[in-house]
Amino acid sequence: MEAGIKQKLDDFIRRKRLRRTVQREQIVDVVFSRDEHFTAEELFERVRKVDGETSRATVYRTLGLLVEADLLRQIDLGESQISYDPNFHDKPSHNHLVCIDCGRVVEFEDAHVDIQTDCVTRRLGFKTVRQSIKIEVNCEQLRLKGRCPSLIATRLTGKRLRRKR
Amino acid sequence: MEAGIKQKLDDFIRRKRLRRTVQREQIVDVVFSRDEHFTAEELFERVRKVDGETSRATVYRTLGLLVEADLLRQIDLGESQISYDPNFHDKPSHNHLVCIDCGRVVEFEDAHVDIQTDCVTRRLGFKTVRQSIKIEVNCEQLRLKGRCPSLIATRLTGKRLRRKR
DNA sequence: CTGATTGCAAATGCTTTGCACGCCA
DNA sequence: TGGCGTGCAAAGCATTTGCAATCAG
Repeated sequence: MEAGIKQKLDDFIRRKRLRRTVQREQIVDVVFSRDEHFTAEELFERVRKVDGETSRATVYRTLGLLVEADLLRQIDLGESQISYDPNFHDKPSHNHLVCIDCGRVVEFEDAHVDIQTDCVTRRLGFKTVRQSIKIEVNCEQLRLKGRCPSLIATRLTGKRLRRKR
Repeated sequence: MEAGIKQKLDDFIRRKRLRRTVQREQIVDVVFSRDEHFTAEELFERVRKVDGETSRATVYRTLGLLVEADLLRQIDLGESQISYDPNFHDKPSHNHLVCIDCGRVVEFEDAHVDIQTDCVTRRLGFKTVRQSIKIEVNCEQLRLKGRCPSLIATRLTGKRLRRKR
């Protein structure tokens, strides 16, 4: 786990007078062992592989704490389950691009966009706290080659969409 | 109801060979009688005032159809319930600004932002289908005057947030 | 010690669905 | 008349919560 994250977590634990438990340590380790988005259920399964005891409830509760500590951010990818993104510590203002064809999620940062949206916000008399941009896209790969490399893998996960689009 | 919406709806009904029922007509009327966002439950209550018979299930099913017809769009305001936005026909590319203090939602359109995000999308090898920007903000009114006019009204609705932030 | 944390199971809340009946085309 | 649409109640599903036992500090 990156040093900055550990630092921020320590501060949070001290400030809120939280206790260090094996479950929490393990969950945090798993969360920051990769930079991919995940759902509570996916995290639960990954944690279970490390420790067959930890409960779903503890996973949910710890997720809540990490969001509160601003180490994790909830993102809306249009599915019925909430997704969590562990990359906001490294890239505080990144956004997401979701491929409608294959479900792939790409992160991007762009200062111009940030400046532009902040400009709009101030013009309307508000102060930006946080912004989230989701761009739904079509895969050029699919259009040009007739198939998208991520397509099959995604289909197999068979996630239920919250909505038909 | 605006003529363009009626037209689009008629096309959709014909194309999908749907039937016109009193329930659907009433729901559609209520949906487009205002330009405010609403949840399924709020819509159900408004419909019930017109016709005490229509069921929750029919409201949900009709909402699905209207989304499919692209007459309504689901938006994520950070609450546990999905919100529906009836203004995408008039303003196809508008976005939302949500006040953290009072919960007020302001819509905005900005061509510069659209151009900028589309630029990013193409640079990454994708084609924009749809984008949604949510900017969470603080109310300048609250900061300057110590209170925000919408605050009390919002508090009273007491909506549960999907997440603590 | 003492209160924070955990696991379990039950509860919650929004949304979807199976089914029998009714109604539009 | 055929089968789409409806209402009802039950089911689904992700998430939250009450509670008694356990554990960290």
